[in-house]
Amino acid sequence: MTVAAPTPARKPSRPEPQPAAAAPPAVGALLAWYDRHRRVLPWRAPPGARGDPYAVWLSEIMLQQTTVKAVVPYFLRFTAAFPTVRDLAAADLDAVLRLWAGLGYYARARNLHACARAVVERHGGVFPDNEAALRALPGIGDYTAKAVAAIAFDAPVVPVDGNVERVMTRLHAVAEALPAAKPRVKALAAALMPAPRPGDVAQALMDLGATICTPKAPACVLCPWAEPCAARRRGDPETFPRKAPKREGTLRRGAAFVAVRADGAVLARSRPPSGLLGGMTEVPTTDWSADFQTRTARDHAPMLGLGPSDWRRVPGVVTHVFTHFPLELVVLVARAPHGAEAPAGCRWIAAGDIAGAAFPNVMRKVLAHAGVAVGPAAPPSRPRRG
DNA sequence: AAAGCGTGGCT
DNA sequence: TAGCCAAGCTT
Repeated sequence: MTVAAPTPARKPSRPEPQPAAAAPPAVGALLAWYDRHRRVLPWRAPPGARGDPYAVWLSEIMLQQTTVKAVVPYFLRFTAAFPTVRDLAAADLDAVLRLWAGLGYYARARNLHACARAVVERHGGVFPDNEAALRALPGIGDYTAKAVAAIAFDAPVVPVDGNVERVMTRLHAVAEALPAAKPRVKALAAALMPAPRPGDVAQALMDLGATICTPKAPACVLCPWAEPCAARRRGDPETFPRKAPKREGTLRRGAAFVAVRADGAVLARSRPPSGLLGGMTEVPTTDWSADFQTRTARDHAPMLGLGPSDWRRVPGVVTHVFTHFPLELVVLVARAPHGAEAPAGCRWIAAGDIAGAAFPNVMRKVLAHAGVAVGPAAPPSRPRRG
């Protein structure tokens, strides 16, 4: 069965995608599969119903570049704390950041907050029902606008995320590499419409990509689209999508200063409102650079009425890998006396408030390395009794 | 328009 | 294990 089936001859003279050339893959088969195998998710409406726009939007923002498993507990905490978009809009940004801490890509949390306020101010607290108006909101790009429009309002659009890219590039054996192939893939996806139940088509594509058409070892025997799939016919579905190579970042180093007051409070400050970890809380650190010299670290320590020799270097380093560079931090610890005053731009965070503060995970690693008790950013839901 | 932007899970 | 990779957006 491993006939090296040639793909349909490519015509160099016509670089055009082939939208409706072949009979469109049977959306009916996809929906039938979805009706039997759809995942049950906290933000998902029961069969036959539309998703609640607020829940759909919140989940879509959280799910950007983030796994379902990681999102679920955050989603439950957010909806408990902010049952409606008006509640979220009325909250302080810092309260939102504290709840988001640990989930990553913190610009999402800032935009989430701004978006909630925009929905209240521009739309009276009701999410707009069309892609264009959604697209104009903070943090909502092409994908999310289409996803909310389709899932919450049954708009006849097909959101293209990583799952859909994988499904469509395999279905059509798209030879071109991403991201250059994005326009072609979007056109192929758009050609699925018009079809019944656009919201379910969108969710079905994502479920298919997440559970059957997986990056490695796709379960083609279980796939409702095995028949029309060009990549499966070729015998190498796992080689799609093709991807352009990405370059890796260079290692940066720095030092972090953990000052612990006699009552257990820790010295902290807020990062600038935008950029890396924007708006999140951190302990004082040096700049992070490729040529950082550990020997000079103490020169950057906050004074607090202490001398350089009061800072003790904790053996070892804290390592953390961001999307675009790896980071290595040495940690220095000092004990500050009871009345010690926070330097300008810094503040003390009481021992009991550390777990709930807006410390990103890299800072939690630093605190833990320094011997400060700090829970995970996202405490897993309590273990079930029994 | 290419680069910046987190984190955890999986193989 | 050490890469990949996950329901992308912004500038």
